[in-house]
Amino acid sequence: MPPARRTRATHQDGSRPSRRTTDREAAPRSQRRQPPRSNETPTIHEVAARCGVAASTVSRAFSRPERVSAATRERILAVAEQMGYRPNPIARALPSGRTKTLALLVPDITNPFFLGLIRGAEKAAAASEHTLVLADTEESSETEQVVLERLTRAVDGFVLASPRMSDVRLRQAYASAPLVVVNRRVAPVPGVLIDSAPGTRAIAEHLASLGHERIAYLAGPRASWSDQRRWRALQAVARQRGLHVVRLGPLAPTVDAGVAAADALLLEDVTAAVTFNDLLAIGVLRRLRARGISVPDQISVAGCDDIFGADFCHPPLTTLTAPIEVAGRTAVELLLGMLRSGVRDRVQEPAASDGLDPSFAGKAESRRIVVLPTRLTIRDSTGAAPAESHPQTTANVRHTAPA
Amino acid sequence: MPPARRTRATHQDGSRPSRRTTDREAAPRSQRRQPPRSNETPTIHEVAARCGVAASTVSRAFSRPERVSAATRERILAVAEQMGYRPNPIARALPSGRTKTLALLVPDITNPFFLGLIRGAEKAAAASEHTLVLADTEESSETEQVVLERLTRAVDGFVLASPRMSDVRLRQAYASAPLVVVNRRVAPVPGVLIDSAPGTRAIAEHLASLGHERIAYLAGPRASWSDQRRWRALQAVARQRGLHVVRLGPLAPTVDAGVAAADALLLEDVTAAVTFNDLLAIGVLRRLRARGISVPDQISVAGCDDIFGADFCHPPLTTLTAPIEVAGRTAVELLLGMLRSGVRDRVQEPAASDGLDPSFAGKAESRRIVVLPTRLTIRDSTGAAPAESHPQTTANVRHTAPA
DNA sequence: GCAACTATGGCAACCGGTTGCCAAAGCCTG
DNA sequence: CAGGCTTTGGCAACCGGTTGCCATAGTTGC
Repeated sequence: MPPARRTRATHQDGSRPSRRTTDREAAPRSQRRQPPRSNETPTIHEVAARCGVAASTVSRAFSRPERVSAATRERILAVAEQMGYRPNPIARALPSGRTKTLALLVPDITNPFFLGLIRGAEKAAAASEHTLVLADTEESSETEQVVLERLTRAVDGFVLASPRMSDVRLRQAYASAPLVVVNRRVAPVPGVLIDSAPGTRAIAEHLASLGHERIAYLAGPRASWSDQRRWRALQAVARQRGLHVVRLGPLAPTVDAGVAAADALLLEDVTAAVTFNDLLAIGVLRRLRARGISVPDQISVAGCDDIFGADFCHPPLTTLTAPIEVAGRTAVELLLGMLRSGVRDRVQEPAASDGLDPSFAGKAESRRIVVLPTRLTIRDSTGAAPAESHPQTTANVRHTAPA
Repeated sequence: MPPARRTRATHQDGSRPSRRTTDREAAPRSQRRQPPRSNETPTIHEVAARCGVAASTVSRAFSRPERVSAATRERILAVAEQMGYRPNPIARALPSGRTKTLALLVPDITNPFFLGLIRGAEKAAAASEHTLVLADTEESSETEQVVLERLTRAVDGFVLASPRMSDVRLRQAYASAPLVVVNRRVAPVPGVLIDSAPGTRAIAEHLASLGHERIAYLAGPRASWSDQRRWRALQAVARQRGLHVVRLGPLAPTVDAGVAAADALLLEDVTAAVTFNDLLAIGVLRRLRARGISVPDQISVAGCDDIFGADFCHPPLTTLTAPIEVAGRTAVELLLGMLRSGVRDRVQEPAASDGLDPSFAGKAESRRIVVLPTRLTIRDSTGAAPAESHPQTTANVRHTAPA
């Protein structure tokens, strides 16, 4: 790509011609700067020149006003304003190492669940004057790795939403960059958990009280922490109440997968289905409708998350309402907290002459894991279990409308 | 915020003690660098030291391999790999001015329409190894302004989705940063337009052919270019076919606004409603359902955009399917094209000694505006106009189910 | 009236790469 | 074997800010 290079060259030399000196007898190191270029936004040096002060003074007028006399400061600020000076964020980031940027990695932007997360994270980031970088990792741990690497040092920290990478890798990542995780629990890594276990239990009891005894669980991605939690919670209630639960999957957490899974669901001898998330539930609903099977009369369906759309699909979906947006916000706040306190307790080697106050670590520890509750939202997709019993129902159903 | 400052100081001096020299008899300018710090990721200088070459050689081994002999290059690459060297993107961005980052500004992340846009933009950015920064401007032209300013020079260019700022401001913005716009047409600013005018005409004709003669348009935000296009298209068909159209609004493009507008809609003597977007339509649907009014038997509703959810709401929504994701992708590609060609034809003053090839301008001009078509997707929310005539219908409707 | 102290501003190193230019070394050619 | 050309690598300036340290001027105290 020689042209690109060329551009760069132009930038440094072409557009500021004759600034360079041949150095063996170099010009005195002062007054090397050129007069302001036209056009482009001015630098601190140009402002300084116009004011007859040193660049450092201009810098201080902005970042440490008390170090500059009132008169000088006023003058500098006025001139800067008038010249339209804006500090260059890149240049500022270089010495400090802080970019005021955070990255949010999601497995699939398509999924409205993550939309809520993005929204919350963006709000929180904006509120503290940070910029949010968004990356889709395509449900792949490799992509997560690549993105993480590409963005390290370009952002101050990461929020990993439902990461798919292994625990080991996650710990490694945590060792090399400030990072919080959403919906994943891995030893020292701070995170936000939407705990759907109690909610899942509530769903199961809701169904049980409606007379359902045989329930299917449509499982999500194998690597999902939430999926495991939900399945376990379901099993626990089943044991306790003498229900029969079967697990179908793992499935991709998408509408299409739900559509496809609905047929498999009908082969099972169940009267209700609980799905890993709302997308699956919506897919199931759609397919059941297409096959002429009535929800909730013939079968009940409950989702999870309460995403956009769950309340206006048909029938409106009984689901577990998750504080998704809050989770996004909380994750960012947690991350910012870590950055502020400067504590990244993942001490590797104590870094000899490093003057970090170790007492901090304990305090910051307190809120390293935030657990957010869910609540059951009952709508119209769940109802009393069909009157007649076992294989009967599904056999009927199966032959009502073959496709 | 003295602590923050302190951190920074630590970074420069504390952690690399005694590097500084008091300068009046300065140490010889060479061998000023310190031995590698532990822990942190190594810099190019550390790699160079380990290899016994100059930093510049290491730099070239990466960015201009042909400038370094094969033997040296291999050695450097090996050592760098082994030390875990990663170029610092910030440092790289400083001289070049290029950050490989693009910003996408949307008026409201909440709106699933923009979700599609985000998705497309993210894909395209990732495909060309760029990072995407996301900002919500909260439907406010001031926020747009602020964000634009904050991000200038931190990103290489902007995609402004449905910007709310005035034409004048938009041109100014275009003069100071590479920028493309979505769904807005302002003289020299390149952009992607989803042209819903023909589609809106198609909707109107669809409704006309179903016997509808009186149609309401639920308008979107005043500053929306698309809104104007749609309203004009509707009026045009109305004139042509002798239909009667009324305009309600402007309304916020949200479900809630649709819910609220439904009641106003029922006061009008119409048999069909066309809404600015699907969110409004979904809101209307919901309210009509709550009031026991049957769609499409008593009134037909058509939306616009075909967002996530439009196909599984109840009844499934007749709408204008817009290539939203394509729009996002195209916008980013357009922007990248501008950046690559280096042409920003918004010549202000010809910049005297600036060696830009002016012949480029003409060529890049060719695809400065991309127009994307929409198509009508007929689902179940539109149907034949109710049999009996004018005020009759709505009068009936209005008193069926008071709330 | 002189020493000690403070407020203010400048100098230059530094963040971590990139690149123009130069020089030394290697390679031919005649 | 001398002179010219090509490779290869180093030097140092540069991107645009930030900040430790020093110098100077001004202030205060005794």
